[in-house]
Amino acid sequence: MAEQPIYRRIAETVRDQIESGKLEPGQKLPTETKLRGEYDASRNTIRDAIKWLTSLGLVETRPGQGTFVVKKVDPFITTLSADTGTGLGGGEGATYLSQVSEQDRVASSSPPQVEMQKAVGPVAARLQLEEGAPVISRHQKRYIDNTPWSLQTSFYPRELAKGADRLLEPSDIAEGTVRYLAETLGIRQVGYRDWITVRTPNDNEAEFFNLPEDGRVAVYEVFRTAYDQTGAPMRLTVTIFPTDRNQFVVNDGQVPPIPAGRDASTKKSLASPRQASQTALAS
Amino acid sequence: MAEQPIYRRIAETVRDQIESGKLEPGQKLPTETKLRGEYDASRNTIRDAIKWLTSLGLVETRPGQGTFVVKKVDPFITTLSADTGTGLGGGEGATYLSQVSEQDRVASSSPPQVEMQKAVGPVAARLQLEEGAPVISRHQKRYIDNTPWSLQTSFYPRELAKGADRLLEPSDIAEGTVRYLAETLGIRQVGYRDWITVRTPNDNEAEFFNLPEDGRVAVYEVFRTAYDQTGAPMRLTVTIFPTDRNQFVVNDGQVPPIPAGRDASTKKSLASPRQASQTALAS
DNA sequence: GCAAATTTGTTCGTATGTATT
DNA sequence: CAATACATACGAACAAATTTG
Repeated sequence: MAEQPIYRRIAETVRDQIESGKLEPGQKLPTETKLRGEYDASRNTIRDAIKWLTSLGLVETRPGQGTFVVKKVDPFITTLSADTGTGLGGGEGATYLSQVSEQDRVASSSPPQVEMQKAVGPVAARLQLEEGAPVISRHQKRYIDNTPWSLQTSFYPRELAKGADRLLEPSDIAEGTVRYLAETLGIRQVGYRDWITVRTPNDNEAEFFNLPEDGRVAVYEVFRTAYDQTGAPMRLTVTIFPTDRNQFVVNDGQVPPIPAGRDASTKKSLASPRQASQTALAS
Repeated sequence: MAEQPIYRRIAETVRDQIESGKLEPGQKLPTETKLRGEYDASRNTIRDAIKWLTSLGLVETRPGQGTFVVKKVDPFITTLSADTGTGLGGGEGATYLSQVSEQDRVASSSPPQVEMQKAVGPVAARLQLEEGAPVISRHQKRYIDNTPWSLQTSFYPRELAKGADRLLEPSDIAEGTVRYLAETLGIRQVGYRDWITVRTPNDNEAEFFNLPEDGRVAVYEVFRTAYDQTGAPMRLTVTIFPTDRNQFVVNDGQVPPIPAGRDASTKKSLASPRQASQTALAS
């Protein structure tokens, strides 16, 4: 008992069983009572071991049912750099839909929820507006294969609605807001900057994405600030992606395409580096 | 007791104190015994409350000392897209160093640790080599302001060492490997693809970065595959960054520069969206 | 430099509540 | 409704890390 706590040793044993494949994803672990017998430990100690594995993201417990080895989901890959063909920003509008279908998946999304809000904090700073300046907010929930996948909110300075009033309509703008703004107001998007961070989800996000309440699974928060020909920010899009089902790709210069299709074996081994990758030993 | 568990209500109360600033970052919480008096709960219940806050990343406990409100570190921002001036890839070599000093910080790194390895899994797939093909691995530990900041390993097909033997030397290649390979072998890097994922750290990583053992703080794993003029992958660089101190930026098209300097107030509000950002309410 | 006091960590036991089958 | 399985809550004792005197 001097070496390592009992609960950690139990956790290690179970972990090995999971990583060796003896316990498969989705499979149910023995009940607490059974484990208690197996390891000759008290129930609380068994629970500590399971809690440890839970915090490592290896198992999840469901009240009344049992503890299960977590299934890893097939990640969706969003290309952030602009499409070399269309020049359109990655992960948005038509580009988004084509990226999804390229990966043999089905995308859907809620109709945009449009609100007038006051810009605060990061929103105001990024749009270079005064704190409290009015902005148009267009919010959408997105699903892939009927699973909640991302939450996206775009903010536009209120002024834009004067000449481009369809921004206020709670329905999709088929040709995309970028082209719409170019055609109506002559405001052309000439570039954008994506800012990627990771943080724990808030309550809304945890609920929508079905994430554990305790913040074990983090979310990406991607801020895309788009600039017009005058160099002024014309739009800020904030997208939330759970880290357990999303990955990003950035292309620069000439690069070969990514093999398409969910079952392309090449892609699979590229996209799922779940286990430690081949790096030199630290220390 | 029907409403919400006691330990959660206690956690909520403390959380409010933290978020309202009543408890400041770095400050010590009352001891378990004191809290036990304050909330009239058993020590185990108090501990459950603290455990909850820990898993949310709000506090950390130090044996023999107490529980403390976590200090948020000033994040470092890595630009992944190529530098518009030099055309060099973001976050590498000279570009990396200049990015660090632009943010008023001091970068240092260990001498490269060079090894011959066999390519397995993701490494083989990305370099388009057979499983087990020999590769040169160059590994470096990087620090910013003397804090461990990232772990980087580059893999090169073994063939490259034939004409470019300095790849095998355990010392920095001052002019950068990209230029070195171009000058010696005529292999020019014409583009790269970054693949960004997030996962729990392994033991080595947790130790090097001083992360809690339980995997609460995730790491980014960024795979950069660089391609030469023939379209073949010439290099794979895998970099590990803790998510609690790293953010990424991707630029596309014409975008204004990011305000420089660690104390630039604009940058601060851009880079630290710790609290929930202004998105429409979910549900 | 050491011993005592403080503080969190681990482990047991027990009882009761809640969710699911 | 009963049985099963996990969740919450209390109490108690000892161990380990750290600070204090």
